[in-house]
Amino acid sequence: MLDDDLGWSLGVVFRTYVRMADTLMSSVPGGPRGFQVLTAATAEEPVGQGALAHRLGIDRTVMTYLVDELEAAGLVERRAGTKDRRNKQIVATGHGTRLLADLQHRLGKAESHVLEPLSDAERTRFRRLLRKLAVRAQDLDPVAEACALVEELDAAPPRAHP
Amino acid sequence: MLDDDLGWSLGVVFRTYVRMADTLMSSVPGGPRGFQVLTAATAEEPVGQGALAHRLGIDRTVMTYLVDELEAAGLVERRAGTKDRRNKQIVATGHGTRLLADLQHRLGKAESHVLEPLSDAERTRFRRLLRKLAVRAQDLDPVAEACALVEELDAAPPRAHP
DNA sequence: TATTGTTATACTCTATAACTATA
DNA sequence: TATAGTTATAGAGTATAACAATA
Repeated sequence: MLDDDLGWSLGVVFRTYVRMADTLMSSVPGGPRGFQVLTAATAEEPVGQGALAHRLGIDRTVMTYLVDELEAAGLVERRAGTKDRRNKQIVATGHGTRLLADLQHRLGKAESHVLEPLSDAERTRFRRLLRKLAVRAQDLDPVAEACALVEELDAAPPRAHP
Repeated sequence: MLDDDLGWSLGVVFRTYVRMADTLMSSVPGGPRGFQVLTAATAEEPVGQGALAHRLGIDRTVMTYLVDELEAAGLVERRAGTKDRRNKQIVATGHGTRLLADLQHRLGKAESHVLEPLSDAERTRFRRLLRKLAVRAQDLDPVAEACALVEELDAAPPRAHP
């Protein structure tokens, strides 16, 4: 039964959430990634473009285009760092900050919508279990794990008559 | 706190699983999508290329390239339909069937690995809750839902002094 | 004429490499 | 010389459009 497949269930729920989020964020230049940059731009400690790109897992050349768009829309500003003028820090404008608050509110609504089939008690339980998995998954190197798995199975393949 | 964000948790867990799966399936031409086609190719009811492309949500022209690769690797065959010779059905070869069984076994292992932080009872509960969400999510049109959300919020925006 | 699959072309997104400016 | 960011170019992946075969 397909419904029992973890990957399938995860995929359906995740994609539904992502598509809702994408739609909500279609007004932001650069979409979901523009949103992430905007979020980082409101942090207390402003961070340079390169470091930010690394943290979000995107190329630094892509970050240039992304910030170009956000700046053109008046959502963020580039400020040359005081210590190192090469290092450009991304900070949100008032307009950017307000838009971000609005988007976060909408995302919360989308989240509730996805969790709607569950009762309050179930939602709490689900969040707890999922967080437990996420915390561990974060520290995992999926590629390395998968390679280990392959070697382990190659040593004892699942055949009827080896 | 970031850990409380549903989207973040879902994303971390899903991406970890997907990356493990991708690595496991790197030996299949076309990667994860090649795997999906191969899976469909072992179904009792063989299905035409176009219908299959639609079901997997990929373009029919892409499907042509995908099947080309799988056929070149000797995993599937194209058979002209008996009733309509335009309709080419994709069926797995013996080699393809064996490879698929192997991959499914490995995916099961990867799945257990992701769920490792949970006890047996917790795993069961998690699967049950997730499936409940997935079943509902499947019947949802995320874009339409998001649009409805936007209109609803635009009517009563989250401002201190409206 | 309509439909299934193929081929050729164009487009989008992303990465690589060369360039400018600061250090 | 080395680093942060920018710009130009090339590459992979995907979609659009014209095509051939069958209905």
